[in-house]
Amino acid sequence: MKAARICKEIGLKLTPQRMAILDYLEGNTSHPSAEEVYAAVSKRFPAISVATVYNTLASLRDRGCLLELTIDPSKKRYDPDTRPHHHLICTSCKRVADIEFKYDLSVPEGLRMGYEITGNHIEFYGLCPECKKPRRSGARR
Amino acid sequence: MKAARICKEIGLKLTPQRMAILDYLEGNTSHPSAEEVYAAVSKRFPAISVATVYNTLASLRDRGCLLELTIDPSKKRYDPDTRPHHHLICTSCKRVADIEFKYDLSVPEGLRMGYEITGNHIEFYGLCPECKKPRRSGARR
DNA sequence: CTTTCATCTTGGAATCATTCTAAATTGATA
DNA sequence: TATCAATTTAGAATGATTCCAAGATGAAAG
Repeated sequence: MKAARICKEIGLKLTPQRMAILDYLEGNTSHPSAEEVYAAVSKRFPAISVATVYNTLASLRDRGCLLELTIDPSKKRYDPDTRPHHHLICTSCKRVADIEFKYDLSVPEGLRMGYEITGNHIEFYGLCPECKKPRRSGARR
Repeated sequence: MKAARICKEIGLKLTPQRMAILDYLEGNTSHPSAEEVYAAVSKRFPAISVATVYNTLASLRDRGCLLELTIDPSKKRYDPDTRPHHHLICTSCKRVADIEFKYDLSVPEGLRMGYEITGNHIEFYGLCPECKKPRRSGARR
């Protein structure tokens, strides 16, 4: 879906900053952090401020157009693919991959402790191809 | 298991501060944050510093005696129950409950992207009994 | 094509959780 | 009882994120 249309449909003003952020996000499977979105968008749009990036990401998240992942302990990661799916994080370099597979995650009535369950998400932990190789660590933080 | 024995077995010095922290953690199912551990332990041990709480939690986590949960977006939460299990968080008040149930979470070979998978954890989202009731919000942050 | 105004953007300050530091203290072993 | 690595501590430092107040600007209305 085009950036312009997304904004219009969810009632957001179409500003050049948002266009740039949405363009960067569209189809992006790197699960970037806010800082990474800022770094990437700054190249095309040098005047943009970090606050705008945070604001826009929050607006998109609030309207269900962007997933905010908590899988990385040190920062939030974003995923423009809002279809239900799961994630796999490399515990060494923090690279995140999508796991598009259906699991039966129903919780037996007796274990719900009175909660109403509204969603779920699986975090898989592992080592990416790069980090599996000894020496040459790909750790990025 | 008694605090004293835990320390000895994992090669940690037995200090009064650690005793207090381990005592508070033992059997605790509230999934406290570091700040909450500090607040609770401070009552019994007023002189303890936050740094010690963070240090001790990290030591226990590193030795596999404590799980560090990333399910709460704003802070890390800790769980002294290290048996594999999952969690359910109330998206309103952030209360966390344990879900002790086995799920088949095997990832089809073709979807592993070359990663070696070492673990998993399911985050369930929902509303706790308190927050389901209208009005009187139990939000704690 | 102007006016209008709620929505946006912005730089910088502020906040929050967490980590780091360097010095003083102290379990635990010899 | 001496010794020393492991600990504790207060406070500074860091990193991510949020807040703020003021100026700018899409877009609906006329």
